[in-house]
Amino acid sequence: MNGTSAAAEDRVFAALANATRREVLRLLRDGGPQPVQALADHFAMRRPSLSEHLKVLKDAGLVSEQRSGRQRIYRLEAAPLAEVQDWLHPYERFWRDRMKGLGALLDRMPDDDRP
Amino acid sequence: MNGTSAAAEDRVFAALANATRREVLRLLRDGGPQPVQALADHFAMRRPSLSEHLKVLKDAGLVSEQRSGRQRIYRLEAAPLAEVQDWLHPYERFWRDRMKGLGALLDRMPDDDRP
DNA sequence: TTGACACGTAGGGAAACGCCTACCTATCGT
DNA sequence: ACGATAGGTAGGCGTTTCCCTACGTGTCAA
Repeated sequence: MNGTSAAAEDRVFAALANATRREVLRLLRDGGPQPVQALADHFAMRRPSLSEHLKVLKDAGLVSEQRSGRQRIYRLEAAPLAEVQDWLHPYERFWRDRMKGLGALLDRMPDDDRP
Repeated sequence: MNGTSAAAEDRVFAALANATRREVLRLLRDGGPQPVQALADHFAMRRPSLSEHLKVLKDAGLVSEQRSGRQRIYRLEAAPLAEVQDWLHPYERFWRDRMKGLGALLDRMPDDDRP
């Protein structure tokens, strides 16, 4: 039923846990598909390290690579981010309700009796 | 302007990177505020380990604790998740547009000329 | 007050992470 | 064919993560 395996979900969240990788996603979002060196120019880090980050992002499905001559063009793949948004949805009422002042009530309702 | 410091954003994403911690959030969301032992019952893990996970979640602002006698009641705090949703927003068009078949066009447009 | 209970903290160890310096392959230009 | 360029891979190394087993602290009940 659910298109996201637990392992895939884990890879996505783990990929997003690193600030460099989030910045790579932003660069691809704002700058469009780019080769590795163009991305690496934005970081105080050697290129091989960035390559490893790109591998993590690729394994999470967050970027794809397309070979063009001797360069690899990396492109943002946002589908896994849509699944992160889906993951967030059940929590949404918790920050909306709290805004309306119902939060405390709704929080305490399911907490009836437990052994 | 931005209420989220980079360090705070990092703590939130890092906290979400672990499956146990995500499950804790789900338990608090579906079961309401709970003491530590009630949460620990759901995991194949010693209670002190779960305490450490709760500390990570608390440092990220994702849960709060309230003392009640000798137990600590943990409660979901969803505000940081709202900021994750805000973080996702600029990516949203990338999965929406792709659905409509415009993705490839929009991807390539910003990628004009770079040295 | 004495024990039991709920929980956090300390400290340790295996594994993963994130960076580095070589080094290798593949492609382009001359 | 040759050097230069783009980028992945290997291996090392310090740090962090995540689990564990003690142990310490505060609270309740008898």
